[in-house]
Amino acid sequence: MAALAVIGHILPGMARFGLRIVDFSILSIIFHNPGITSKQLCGALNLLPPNLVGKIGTLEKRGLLVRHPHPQDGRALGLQLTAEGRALMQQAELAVAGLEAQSTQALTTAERRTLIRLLQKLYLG
Amino acid sequence: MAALAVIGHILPGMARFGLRIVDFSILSIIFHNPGITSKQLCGALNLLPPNLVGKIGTLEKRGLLVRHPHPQDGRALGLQLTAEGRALMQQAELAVAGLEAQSTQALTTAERRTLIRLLQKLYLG
DNA sequence: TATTGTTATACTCTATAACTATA
DNA sequence: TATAGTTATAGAGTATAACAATA
Repeated sequence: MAALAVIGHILPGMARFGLRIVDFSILSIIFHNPGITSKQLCGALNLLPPNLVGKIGTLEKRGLLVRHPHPQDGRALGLQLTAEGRALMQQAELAVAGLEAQSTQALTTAERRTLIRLLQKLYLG
Repeated sequence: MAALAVIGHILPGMARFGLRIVDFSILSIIFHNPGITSKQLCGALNLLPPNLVGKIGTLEKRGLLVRHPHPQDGRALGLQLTAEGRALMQQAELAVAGLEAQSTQALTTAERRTLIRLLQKLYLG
């Protein structure tokens, strides 16, 4: 329920950028890992390759990213943001940071740190 | 990611009872609130009425619950578990408690309490 | 032979409109 | 008129199989 509450705050905020949360995640990972392949993206976001193709295609048509041949592996395609994509993500990441702060304003800074630490302990085993 | 990790543990455990998590939630709420209406269930689980109908129907066909006319409101139907449904839920709730303990075994008892408190603070505002 | 990316497709989940019967 | 439950259906998300190009 807590996760849904936070997502419920972030989702409409991302809609202002024409992005769903998964789109933001895709662009954010490419933003910080230029040249990453679709395979690596699927691993990072737990997406299946067939379900990533359409999303990448849509973002490419919007002019936010480009696919170009991978220098080492002819099968793969390296993904990079366009200047427009980078500009959008700079704004979007600021917006997400603000929305996260807003979603967790019921917690003190110390509580927020504790929560993140405990959640990490949970999913890291 | 933490929520997905916990769900990932509970989901296969519930599959042994032939239940998805939403089915468990439906049966659990009826178990502890006999006579509850579909409308109230939708509110509790954030489901839309058309999407509850089929689930209730399937559980009814399995002999786990029954629908009978509501004593005060002729439009509504009161939901109750059958003896078989109650027996299943007693086992399933024990299993879930065990799976939750297993999912959170990386945390101490105090940390588990703290986590729950902080998550409640988050979604209660 | 194995892997990356892709297409086609099926299945599930979620959402909206419209109907019935009761209030 | 409004509401509880239902039906039909559309859309999004998620899954598997199979193929072309490359390793």
